[in-house]
Amino acid sequence: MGSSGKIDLDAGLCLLRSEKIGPSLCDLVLSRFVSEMGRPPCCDKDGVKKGPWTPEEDIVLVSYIQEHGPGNWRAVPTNTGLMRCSKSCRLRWTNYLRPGIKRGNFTDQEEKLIIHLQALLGNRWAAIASYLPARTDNDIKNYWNTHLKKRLKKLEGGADCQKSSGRQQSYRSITKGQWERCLQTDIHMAKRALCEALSIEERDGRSSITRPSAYASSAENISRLLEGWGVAPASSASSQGSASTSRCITSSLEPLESPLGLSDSARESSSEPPLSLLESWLLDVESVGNGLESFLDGTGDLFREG
DNA sequence: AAGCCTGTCAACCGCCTTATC
DNA sequence: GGATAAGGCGGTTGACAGGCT
Repeated sequence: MGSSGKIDLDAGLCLLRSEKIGPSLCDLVLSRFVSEMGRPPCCDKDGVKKGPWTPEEDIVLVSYIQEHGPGNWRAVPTNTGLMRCSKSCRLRWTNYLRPGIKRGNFTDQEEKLIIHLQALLGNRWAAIASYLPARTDNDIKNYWNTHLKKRLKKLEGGADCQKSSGRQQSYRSITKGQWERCLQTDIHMAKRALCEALSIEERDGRSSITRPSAYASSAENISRLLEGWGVAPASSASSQGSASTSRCITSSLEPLESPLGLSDSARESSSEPPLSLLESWLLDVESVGNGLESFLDGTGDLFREG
């Protein structure tokens, strides 16, 4: 769904706003759409709606998740009356509706991270996305396929044309032995960084596995989404009510504790976010050897040109 | 102005992994 | 241990918008 979809969603929200929806938003909205949408779908091919999500469907899904939390996707179409398969609901939530998603242009820092991580991890977009908590794997994949891959190709082409160009040459000439040493260094650095991150969390009195506050903050974001339609912000009861599912919510809302040790809000609130060891490692061109350093420098130059 | 081309991105598909019985 | 269901992931597609000729 493009920008028109966003406008439609806004229009839908305005419409709902004008109807002065009371505190029991979920009941009202769900009952309305369930009654309109007929029998609950299964995941059979027949009767399952495909294509772009409508604002109404988004509202139903967000309302449902606000109340029940994400997870148990199989039950979502049944309980909401959405004529969508469970996968579609999950995808819509994780890629678009989930709170905390940052949309729009990627920053230079993000670009470098993606390039660096792609070089290290390959096309493991979910893993890469875990280092950029505000971005979805789909977004990163799309960005890679539409922007970065092209630029890197261009870079390769440039390297072919200019065989004497030292930087690309050095990347290409990296030997297997050098690469393995780099890799070992990377693994070592990653381990250290992970230990550092874990020790920081312990000092903060937080578990690295469960974060009860995760859904609370997410619920706040959802309530922000719902804000203005006369809905009370996600109540503490709602947050508490979801406590039993906090583990599941934690894992699906914030797939991984950011290994960078920075929350989005922390990143956004500080104009000059401090780099953790791991983040430094990811951005530190030294750590991956001169070859990649040159490579990244080259791409950086390219980006500046582009 | 109209048609074509290209870029972008949301969504789907199919496969794989994990969990449960 | 095998079967089945559910969730997760990566590749791909298709619709749409904007630019170009």
